[in-house]
Amino acid sequence: MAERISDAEHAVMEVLWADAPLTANVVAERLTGSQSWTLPTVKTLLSRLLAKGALAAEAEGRRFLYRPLIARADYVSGESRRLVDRLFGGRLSPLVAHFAEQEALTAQDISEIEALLRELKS
Amino acid sequence: MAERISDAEHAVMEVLWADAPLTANVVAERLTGSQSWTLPTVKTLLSRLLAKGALAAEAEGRRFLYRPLIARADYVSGESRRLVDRLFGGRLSPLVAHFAEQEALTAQDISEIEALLRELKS
DNA sequence: CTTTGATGATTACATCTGTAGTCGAATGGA
DNA sequence: TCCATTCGACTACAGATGTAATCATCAAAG
Repeated sequence: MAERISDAEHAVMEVLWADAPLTANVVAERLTGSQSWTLPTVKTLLSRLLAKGALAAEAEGRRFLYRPLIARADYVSGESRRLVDRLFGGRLSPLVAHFAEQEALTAQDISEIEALLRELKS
Repeated sequence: MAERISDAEHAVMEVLWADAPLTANVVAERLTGSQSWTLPTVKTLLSRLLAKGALAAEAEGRRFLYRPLIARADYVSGESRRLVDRLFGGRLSPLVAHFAEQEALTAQDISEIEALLRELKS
């Protein structure tokens, strides 16, 4: 059952959501740039994700190929839900209102969201 | 300077955002229902928030009255920004799109958001 | 005055997290 | 066949977090 994924672990998941399966080495390579972790660090994160059931590993010769077991959409939903529940009474419109008040909405955002909503109603 | 506020600490902040200043006891009372922490636990959380500069305390006789030093809107902005940056490339419309795909939008949400956007453009 | 209850301060402690070193086994090249 | 390299497994460790007990002190009640 969905044990929580930490921030560092999440960075590893993103790599594997983008492309999988991958070996520990390749995951570490892909992470340089966003983070600068040593190989052992990345391996620790992979192990923890494995223990949490967020990843599966299949042996490929003497190493492992890691692949996500949980879908990015599920993770994203969980995290978004958590935030919206915690801070906005569980509803999305107050969040949008908050961004609007902070003037954190670009014209592009606005028209995209409008288009989305139009679509929803049709 | 904005040290991060943990989940448990956030629950305490919510009480003080709703009504301040309050004594430790009253904060603890108001938290029963949402959480079931003992008084010592609540006092620990208050101390940590004080240390982080998120609260101020003024002596009232032999006890303290706690009040928020950071505005709820600022906290909410920070957390929202973090989520949107981490999971949606920093833009709000993908978040709305995600909720739409999950069918997590009620008709009420939709019309409220539309109204908001209409307002923004006027 | 003395006891007792309330209060903040201090200390405790297991778990999680970020970050990494070490070790033993397997493997491939010399 | 033997050694260096490469893996994953295991161990390490400080700081954050959730949760709480204990201690010293002060005030109120008797």
